[in-house]
This record gives sequence, structure tokens and C-alpha cells, in this order.
Amino acid sequence: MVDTSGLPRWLLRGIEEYFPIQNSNQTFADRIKNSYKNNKQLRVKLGIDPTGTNIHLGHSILFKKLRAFQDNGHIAVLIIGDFTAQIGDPTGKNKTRVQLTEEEVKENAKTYLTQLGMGKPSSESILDFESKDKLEIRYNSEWLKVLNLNSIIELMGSTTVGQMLAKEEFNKRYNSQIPIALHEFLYPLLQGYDSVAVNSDIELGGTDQKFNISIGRDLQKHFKQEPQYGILLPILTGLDGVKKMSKSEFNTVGLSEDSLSMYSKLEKVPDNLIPSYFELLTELDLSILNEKSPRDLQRRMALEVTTLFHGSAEALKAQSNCEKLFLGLKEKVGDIPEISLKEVVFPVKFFYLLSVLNLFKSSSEAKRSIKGGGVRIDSEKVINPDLIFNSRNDLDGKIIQIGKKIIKRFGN
RNA sequence: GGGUCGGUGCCCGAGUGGUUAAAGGGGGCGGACUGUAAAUCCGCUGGCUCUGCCUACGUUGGUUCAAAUCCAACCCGGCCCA
Repeated sequence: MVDTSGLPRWLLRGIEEYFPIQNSNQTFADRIKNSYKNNKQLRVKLGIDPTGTNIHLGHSILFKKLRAFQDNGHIAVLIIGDFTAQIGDPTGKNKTRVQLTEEEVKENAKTYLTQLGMGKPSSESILDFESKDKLEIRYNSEWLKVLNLNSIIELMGSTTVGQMLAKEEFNKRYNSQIPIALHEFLYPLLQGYDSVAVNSDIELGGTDQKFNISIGRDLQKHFKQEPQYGILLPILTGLDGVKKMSKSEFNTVGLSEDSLSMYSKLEKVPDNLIPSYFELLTELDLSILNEKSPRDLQRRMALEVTTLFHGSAEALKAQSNCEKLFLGLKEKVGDIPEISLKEVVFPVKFFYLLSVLNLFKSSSEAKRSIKGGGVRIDSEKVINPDLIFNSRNDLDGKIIQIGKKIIKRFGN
């Protein structure tokens, strides 16, 4: 596994790999030490492509590590890949990604920063936005947009088709006869060039980023910079317990989810995820894993993670609400997220109500789910989709449960 | 550019004129069970305020009472050749 000698604990936890062990004349551990000795902050690069609108726990691992660097005196260089997002990272994709427009990308970037806690005090945010000397936010269109063809050819000349095809994802696609658009080869080069542009000392990424980070090193050498180190963090497995956490697999927990839904998702994660979730998402001592039952561990982990994003009071409330709910609502439960009936026109059929409230994607789906016994009002199954509610009084204050995950209280 | 094979629902994949909203599998969702887990079993899995209507098998047009299935053109992809 990882050679841990000489590295500080805060850096070590949850690292899958770092490379190289030694850069020309000094080891990684020395590089860290020297930065303090020489009183020179390390520039730690993390790039995100604003392609969707929600950051989930999988991303949070990287940001937490970036934050750790900030807390230990270094500079987080957050690169918003507004330019690269329009190409699409081929990593992990088995098809060519749809290109986004400039406006979409801008909008997404804003949402990302908000979710990372921009505007909040650093004690409540994922990244430290307050210490101005520890954060640098850069948009890569700044330097990528102005590249001329000569420079692009120079970049392309630095690697070979063989190398590109050696990259796992390209290789897979190539061998299974799935098209690879030529411009996708550009992506690793541009990400690598980002490292040159911000002169990064260390780049953070998931294990699937090894190739791209290495290209960054090559380009830095080419441009006479000291090549960066790469720190690879594990890819978080999603709620299904099998695939990596990813929006397109619908197995995510979003950072912006309310505390109740975050808690309730986490406390039912598959057993096989428990150790890694503890290691990667909490700061707890891992010896706890041997001391408690899986059920207790799930609850503890859920509480811990929810606390991280919502604060301890919120998290405890979520936990107690969850427990009360599943005991069958014997007690009155407070602080359930409300869902407004304002837009509803009465009388209304049950399935239509749920569709109007966006609790289901479509009215047909609502109908099916109701028939299948998946919907409860005040913990009573209601299986007639055509049931008519004549006025708000029939619903106000009642609790609606859809499956085991969605719980809302009807209100204003 | 030439030859050839192919494009079906979230994915894979069957279907080669009608009983097809389209077999089968995967995934997803829901239920039972349980530890709110896993495994297992069962149900559902295009849309629509729905006893019916609408849209769907790359696109457009055509043949037919009837097309995912036949014909034409076009678009897209793989492979081989240039």
C-alpha cells in the first residue's frame, strides 16, 4: 500500500496513493516539510468541471482533503473547468459526452461554489473561503480560451496516440468499438496544462485521475516547471454498494440535501460500505469499527456525516425523527420538511396530487407506486390512486411517506 | 471516398407485416422478510386527472386495411480497404 513514512496524519487518512515517492532530489515527505521550513505555501490544485448542478459525498472526499491542506497552511487552488466542461472528461465515460453551453457552465459553477460553502464562515463550510491567502479560484477558460493553434499543436506533440490509448478508459472504448472523438484526446492535455498555468505543486484527484495528473507532470517538465505530485483519493462507492457514486447512477447523497434525507439515506447504506464511509467521510477513529454492530455503525456514521454538513443540532433532530417515523408515528414528530399545498387545486385525485407536488416524475409513476403500496399517509398505506381529497383540511399537517426515503409533511 | 455490418424502451438484447407499449436479462422502484442492511420471494417499470386517449423501435417519405418489421433517400456508428 502507501508508504506512510514521514507524512503527517492529516494528509495520510484515506489516501489511496501518492506519486512520485521521490521527485528528482527530494521525497514527497520532504517536500511537505520543506514548505514549512522555507515558509512557502504549497499550491494544491483541484479541478472540477461544472457539468452538473449537485456536488455529492463522492466529491466531498476531495474537498475535505483540500480543506485539510488549507487548515495546515497551504493554498487551495480550485480550478473551475469552465472551458474543459465543454469538452467533457472522457474518464469513466463509455460514450462521448454532450457538450454544454457557456451559460449552463457558468450557472453550474455558481451552484458548486455555493454548495462548497461560499459565503459561510469557515467553521460551517467545506472549503475555507474566509482566509483569502489560502484559496485561489481560477477558471480555466482564462488560459485555455486564448491558446492558439501553435500552442495546441505543441501540447499535442508532447504525447502519443499509443500513450492515449493506454489510458484505461480510452482503451476499453477502443477495444469494444465504441467511438472516441478526436477532441477527447485533448482533455487530459488541457487538464495537464492547467497545472502549468497555476504552477501547481500537488494535484488532488480520484484514482481515475492518475493518467491526467501524470500528463500534468509531463507538461510542467516541458515548460520547465517543477512537476507536481499527485495525490489520489479513493472513489466513493454509491448507495447501491456496487458502482461509484455518481449522479447518473442515482446512488448519491447530495451535499445540499436536507438533513433528514441525508441521514435516512446514510443510515441504510449497505454493510460493505460502512468501513470506507467511516474512513473517507468522517474523522472518527477507525477502531470503532470493531466495537459496534453494523446497525449502530450505520447510525453513527449517518449522524457524523449529517453533522458535518448540517451541524450537530440538525443532525440529532434528523436522527430522532427518523427513528420515531419508523416506529410508526406513535409520537408526534417535528421538523419534517414541509411540502406546500399552495399550488394544489382541490378537489384532487391522489395520484395527481403527488405528481403535481413533484413527488414523482410522472403521474403514471405516482399511480403505479400507489397501487404497489409504496405510499403512506400518516403511516397508513393508501392504495387507491383515484382517492379524492376535497379540501386542504384533508391533508394539512399530515405526513406523507413515499417508500422509505421520502418523508414530508403537508403544509403551506 | 469504396465495401460491409449495424442503429429497438434507462442499459443489454429478442422480434423481420397484424393478438406488440414491444420476449428475455440487467438496472431501478415498490412490497414481504430483516438490522430501515445483504440474501430470498412477489409486484411494477412510456406519457396523459386514465374505464379511454396520445406518443414510441436512427430521420424523413412511401407501399399496405395494417409496418419496429417491406421500399427509398438521408443521418449516425463499427470493421475492412483507400
